[in-house]
Amino acid sequence: MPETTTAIVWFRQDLRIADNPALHSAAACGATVLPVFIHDDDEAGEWAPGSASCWWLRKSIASLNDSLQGNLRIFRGDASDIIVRFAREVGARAVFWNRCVEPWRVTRDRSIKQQLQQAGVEVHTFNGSYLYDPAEVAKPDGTPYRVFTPFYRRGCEALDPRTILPAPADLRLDTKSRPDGFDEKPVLPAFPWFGDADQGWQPGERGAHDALETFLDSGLDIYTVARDRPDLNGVSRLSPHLHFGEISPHQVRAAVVDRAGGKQSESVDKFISELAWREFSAHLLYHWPELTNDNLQKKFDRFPWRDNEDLQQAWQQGATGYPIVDAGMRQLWQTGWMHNRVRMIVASLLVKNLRIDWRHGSRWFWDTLVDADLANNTMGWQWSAGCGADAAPYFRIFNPILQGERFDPDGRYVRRYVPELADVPDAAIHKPWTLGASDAAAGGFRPGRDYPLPIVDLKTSRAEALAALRSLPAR
DNA sequence: TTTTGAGTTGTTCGA
DNA sequence: GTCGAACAACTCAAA
Repeated sequence: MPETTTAIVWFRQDLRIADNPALHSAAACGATVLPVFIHDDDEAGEWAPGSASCWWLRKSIASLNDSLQGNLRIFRGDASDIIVRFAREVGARAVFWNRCVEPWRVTRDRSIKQQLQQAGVEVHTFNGSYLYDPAEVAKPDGTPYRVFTPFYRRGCEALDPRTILPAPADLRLDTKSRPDGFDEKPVLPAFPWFGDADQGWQPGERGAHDALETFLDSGLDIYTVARDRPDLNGVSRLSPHLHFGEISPHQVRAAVVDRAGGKQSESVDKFISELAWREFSAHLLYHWPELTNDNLQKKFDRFPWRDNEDLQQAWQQGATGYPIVDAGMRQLWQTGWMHNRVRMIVASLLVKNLRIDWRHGSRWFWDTLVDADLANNTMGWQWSAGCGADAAPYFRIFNPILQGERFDPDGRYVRRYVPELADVPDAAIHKPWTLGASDAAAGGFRPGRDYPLPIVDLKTSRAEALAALRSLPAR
């Protein structure tokens, strides 16, 4: 391209400078780079980002704008309209972006690409968010995988991940083009429900790399065991950073492998397979875009879900009477995040014991998680409900008492988020309703008054769930 | 081509 | 206390 050409780089879920294929290629072709972000919520329909995501996004955008010396053009509105109009106004030669997997974006981006090309503008798109392109991994017969292990072993490990790209050294930014007539208002969270500072979150590329370093230093070695312990710092907490693309999975994997120094390590293998689960989710959503709302296994269309507002609300508010569940739901509400082990426990209670439709659960998580990711969230809920790909055996129903005792043995996690149980002795921390009158009187704690009694009986609800699952037709 | 065995995260029951 | 069996049906890959 000649000296004077301008290339638009459209940032979406790749809010980073380093290892960003779209940005890298735009810079490499010698064009002046015009970075753009569009708040395009209106096009997302029912999957517009929730409050927690908006909170994170605003901070991440600010961080990216800093990295671009304040040159990020931030618009609000219909992306199809804005990108095409903007490209024409600034006389852009090309538009670069990294692809996403949300169905509404896939459809929309395809149409934008067409419009741009018709207007004589080049379009260059890249896989920036996944180790492997979700569209490219396939079984030998060309069809997509539905089981994780072969997807991972055959589909992914057979491919080479691309090389990591440095931040463009010679990035020439367009500092002038600021056309009128565009809405530049940022999107504010509909409901700003948690404090900024106290959760230790640091949205943005810098924060992502800090989180990775912290994990490499103090979490990786013990990952195999500690990853299941919500009372310990055993997980990376990289999920929101990965979702918004503040760091790429390539960077994360390379750093982890590098830290292991070539040594065989169970923890490293385990962690990388977790990254592969993220890949699997994207693969599934890409190939089955209806998955956000429809059961992958059609026989579940006839599952006898129950509608019960009161039970659903008790679950949302962390008032089920099962301490590990309530701690998780309150952690979610207070911090915008929940430990993975606890996500499975709360999901199991909702879909199996309360027998409430998984879509109510995925919807709540969508609105409250800072790492809300359409692919991961959908896959996780379908997996928990047993209606998804490579589903859990139908009889795998978590017992929140056993899970609590196994993974939060001292009740430290429970006490942190359910403070009214602070003085309950360890032996009863996961089943406070068993406290007798004398035990309870000792701490002044009374089950049913200071903390809810269980809203559902585990034994009978489990039996009912098993019966309901058995009643489903074979296909 | 057909058959066989394994598949992220569990619980309960009875010996 | 521990231990093994049972709790489906389907997908995928290897034999």
